[in-house]
Amino acid sequence: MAGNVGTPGATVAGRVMAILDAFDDQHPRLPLSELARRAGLPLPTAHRLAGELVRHGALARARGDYAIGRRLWEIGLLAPVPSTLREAASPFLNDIHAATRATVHLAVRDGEQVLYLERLAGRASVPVVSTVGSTLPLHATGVGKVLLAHAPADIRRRVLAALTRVTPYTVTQPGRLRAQLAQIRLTGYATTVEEMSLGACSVAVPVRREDQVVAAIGVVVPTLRRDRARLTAALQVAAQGIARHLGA
Amino acid sequence: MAGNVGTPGATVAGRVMAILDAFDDQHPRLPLSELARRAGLPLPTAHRLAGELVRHGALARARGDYAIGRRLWEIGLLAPVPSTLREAASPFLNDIHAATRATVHLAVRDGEQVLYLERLAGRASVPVVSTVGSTLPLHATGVGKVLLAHAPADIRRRVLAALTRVTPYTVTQPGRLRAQLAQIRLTGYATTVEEMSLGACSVAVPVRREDQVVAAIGVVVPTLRRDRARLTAALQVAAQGIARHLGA
DNA sequence: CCGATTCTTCCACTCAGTGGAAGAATCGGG
DNA sequence: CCCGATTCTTCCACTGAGTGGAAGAATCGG
Repeated sequence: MAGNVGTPGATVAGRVMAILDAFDDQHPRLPLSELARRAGLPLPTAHRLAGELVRHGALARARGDYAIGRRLWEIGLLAPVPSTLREAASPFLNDIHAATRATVHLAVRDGEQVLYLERLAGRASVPVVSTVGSTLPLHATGVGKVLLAHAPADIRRRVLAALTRVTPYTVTQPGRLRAQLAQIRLTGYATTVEEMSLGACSVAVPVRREDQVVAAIGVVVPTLRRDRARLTAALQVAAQGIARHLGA
Repeated sequence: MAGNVGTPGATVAGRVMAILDAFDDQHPRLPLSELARRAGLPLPTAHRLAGELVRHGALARARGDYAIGRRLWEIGLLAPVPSTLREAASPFLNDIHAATRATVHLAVRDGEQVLYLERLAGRASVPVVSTVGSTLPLHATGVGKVLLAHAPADIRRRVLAALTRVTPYTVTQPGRLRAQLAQIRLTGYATTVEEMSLGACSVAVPVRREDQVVAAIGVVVPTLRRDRARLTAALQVAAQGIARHLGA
């Protein structure tokens, strides 16, 4: 189409996605120059495509800065996997949250990472780094360990071959983590102790559906010393409730 | 670019948005023919563009059906207005939910409709039709009345000129609603009694920031007879907490 | 006020994109 | 199992939607 394409073979759809990909948690708002730079597009191209996305509501522009628009927020909510799981889980996560006042998570495995679908923030000052839509390592989080324990063997093999340290307490010896995963499959719950953040411990359990682990739920607390059994029991009841809702 | 464009002047970005717009709550999954039909595109065009969106993760395809992909879910979460409000409000909405076990809403005005940003589902069997991301009429919902009471005069004028009946109890006389809106500005809260759904009543209050009403929060209950004052007080405390969080 | 930076518009040129047609694949009823 | 109906995939001649450097307008901040 164009007489002077800087990147032959690039498509308009690809450029549109490059624009949308320019935004992230650290950059929710971008001026035009920065948007073009991050999208890898010449200024006039970014200007024209962003303008069209604004007209469709996919982007919004206020005081010179572009941001993701309401229309994309609405479209994103239509993604079936996050919305089905969140809808089924929400009442149970609220119950756990009401009972514990702790941060509560709903997560799924995404390749070799854990993806957070829902997070109810705790009031206690426990450091929690997860945000909805973000991913964290499988081996260093409670929900992640549950999902890893029930992952296909090739996924476990790859994760166990590349264990990175997050805190001094992160388990990075493959043998030790493998033993933990076997234990998780046996007992039905996972724990972490300051492995993802200092000062934060967690318990998590699987949500099963037809012999598959489709998600994990967990809580993050300052210490597991007193409440581990109680938290585990509450999470297991909630997980069963979620599974029933999913079966409907 | 193309030799035989069916819709001269149409852009690729526009076609991409037409594909994304083809999905809605009733149609979260679509086979290719249906996607093309709903997007108003010829089959090969829809096939090619959808395939490219799948490669970018914006769409997903499973067993022949397309759906909104995880990448768009993540991008949608970056929309600042919904995420800022939801993040600020979440602890307070959780508190209200824990205390009342009722459906709790966070909403903003979107033109002449109320847009639901967050909904914590109640356990009581009270009929609630809102879903996150959806819009409902301003005049028939608690949060809607609050937002309408504090809307610009031209918005109020337009809404009051077109009041549709949702249940037999919906207020459709402009004079009567105008009086209610004045009362809401005076007392600081709105109520509905079976105006949106039979069997559902609601209370709602504004969330203010710098003399502006930026959102409304509310609860939906089976009856207001006993708890109206208590619910209103709890909502007002929560609204003030949210406003403080927004100011940070 | 002025230099720096960002944003907007222009437009010659062309190749990314077009969709009808045809055939492959799938589905479901008999 | 067969066959008609329907959906999906691929092809490709043709062209106009899209391109980005350049230039000028607008904005910003010292």
